[in-house]
Amino acid sequence: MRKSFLFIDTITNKVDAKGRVSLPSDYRAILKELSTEIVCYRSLTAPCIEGCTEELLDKLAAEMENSMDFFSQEQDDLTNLIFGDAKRFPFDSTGRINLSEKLMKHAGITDTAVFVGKGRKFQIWNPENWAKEEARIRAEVLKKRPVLNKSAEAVHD
Amino acid sequence: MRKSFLFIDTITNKVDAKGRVSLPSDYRAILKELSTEIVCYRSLTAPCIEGCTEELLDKLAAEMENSMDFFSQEQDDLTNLIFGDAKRFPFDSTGRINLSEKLMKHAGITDTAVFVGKGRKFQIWNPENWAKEEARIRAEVLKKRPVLNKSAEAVHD
DNA sequence: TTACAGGTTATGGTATAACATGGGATTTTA
DNA sequence: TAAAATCCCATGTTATACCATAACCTGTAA
Repeated sequence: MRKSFLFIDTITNKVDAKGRVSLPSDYRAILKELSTEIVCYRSLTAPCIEGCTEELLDKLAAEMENSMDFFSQEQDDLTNLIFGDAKRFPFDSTGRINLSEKLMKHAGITDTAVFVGKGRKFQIWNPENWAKEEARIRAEVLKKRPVLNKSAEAVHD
Repeated sequence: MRKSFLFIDTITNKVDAKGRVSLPSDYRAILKELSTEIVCYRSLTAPCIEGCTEELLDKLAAEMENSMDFFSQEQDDLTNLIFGDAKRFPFDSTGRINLSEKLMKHAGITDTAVFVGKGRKFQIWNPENWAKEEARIRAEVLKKRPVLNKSAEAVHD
């Protein structure tokens, strides 16, 4: 039986001249029994790197394989985009991975990386970009709050 | 021992005068326990070579015989085209395969080959053609993003 | 609260192994 | 018998594994 796991918390680590970063120890602890590597790719929607287990990608591959849509153009495009961009990043006994040039450039990361937990996935950001993004998200939530309160009142009436 | 069998990442390798190319080591690692050869054929829809394990073709054949009318006549023909075109390419101890003239010509490959992971399959492209294709796909997929299926969104959110 | 000790994690540097690639020898095929 | 495919060895380059030290965090006791 597979135990569930979550990437949570936000951790800032340094990136050295070779592009090495320590994966947060909490993240490693989660993977310890599963593997010693994670999969990373460029986010489609944000200037950041996304990471997940290979298991998650494999699930996607299995679904596509079984969809009988062997010759669909749309599926073809999608698989190219996802699997072509993803790459395995093994980490050694000290827990570091080697970020590629492509990923660092996409996220604007030079000497510092911020790891942000997202449940089954996590993201890696440039510190300034993450600060802005977090502020944006918080503002977004606040804007919607009055609406949420209204529905709450409806419940209490 | 690896549990999943995913071709991922994009790797560029040189093709020497004899038509030899190194299969990316990650791709070889996947096959290590299964075999020392890969199956390649001309893509039906794009100017590139497609590669996969013989196992995948076998699965396709099994699906055809078990669900006679699941595939349309057209897809049936397409599948037969693939079987007719496919050929086994063994790789030696250094991990190289010998691309055939037919395949190289179809993909416009001369001295450089780009391997693009597609999950259970991969593609081999001429570098310039792949650059164009990747740009096209990114634009296309972003346009259709709201329509993407659930599993894809689970990976790319 | 402060200071300290012990264990864990992060980071810098270096030795080692793996890989891609070129060249040539040997075998197979037409 | 020539041409082509396969195999084997050598080498430069790059990425990986390993070790050492520094920073950090946690708990305990003054």
